[in-house]
Amino acid sequence: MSTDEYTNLSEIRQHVLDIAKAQRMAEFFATLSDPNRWRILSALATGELRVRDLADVVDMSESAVSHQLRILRTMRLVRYRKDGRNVFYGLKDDHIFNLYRDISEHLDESDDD
Amino acid sequence: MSTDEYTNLSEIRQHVLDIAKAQRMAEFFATLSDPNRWRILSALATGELRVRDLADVVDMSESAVSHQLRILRTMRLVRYRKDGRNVFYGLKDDHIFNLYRDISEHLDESDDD
DNA sequence: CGCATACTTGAATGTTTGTTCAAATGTTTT
DNA sequence: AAAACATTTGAACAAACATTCAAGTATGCG
Repeated sequence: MSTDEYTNLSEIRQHVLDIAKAQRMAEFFATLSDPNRWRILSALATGELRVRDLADVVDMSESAVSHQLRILRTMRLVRYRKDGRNVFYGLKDDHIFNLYRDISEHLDESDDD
Repeated sequence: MSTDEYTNLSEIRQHVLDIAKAQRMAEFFATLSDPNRWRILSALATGELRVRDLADVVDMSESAVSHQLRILRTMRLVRYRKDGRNVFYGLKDDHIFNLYRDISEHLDESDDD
């Protein structure tokens, strides 16, 4: 038997994430797949910041930051609050930093083995 | 005062993830930012599979799967074992599926609010 | 009102990324 | 040894993405 399967594939197929769900997972992770977005999030972890100061602190242009904030907004990772001509952004919840801690450990593990 | 900062920026700057660390985090998340890679991982969660069967089960070409496995390999999410002309892949650890559960919940939350 | 400030938006651009296709490597079977 | 099979690899191509730049909206100040 050469072309035959080694496993019962039809059973496994049922456990494979369906396209829609896989897509949603991928989109979420894509949101966190940019270094500058991590820097933005880590800045906001210290508290609310207006766009201008945020840009200053992460060393990006205001426009670039604004574009990135839109992405973080649609993925509901940040909230915002208008105050006069300023807009203050903050983290929506701490979820992300538990995540950060977990992954951080995983990345450190990778050194051995 | 109009151009002035609302917050003590120099203090915040110290809490911003440095480029290298932000980069490593981003790279890890980028690994999980593709729907097909999630489907591959979910298939492997049921047990070892050779490339051919994996490709069958996730409905991709063998070549495409092989390319993606390389990425998962460099991020140490999968392990492999050669057996004759077959190569069996499996998950390196369950880490990813705790992650999966967490995010899955976060995505469901997003419906309200 | 008119100008400066804060932020957002859209088009343009260069880069990254995933798939396909063809070819290369390695293994087993006849 | 030849043919079939399993996997990997590299180049080519299209799609997705992040930044820049310029223009647009909106709020506050003189």
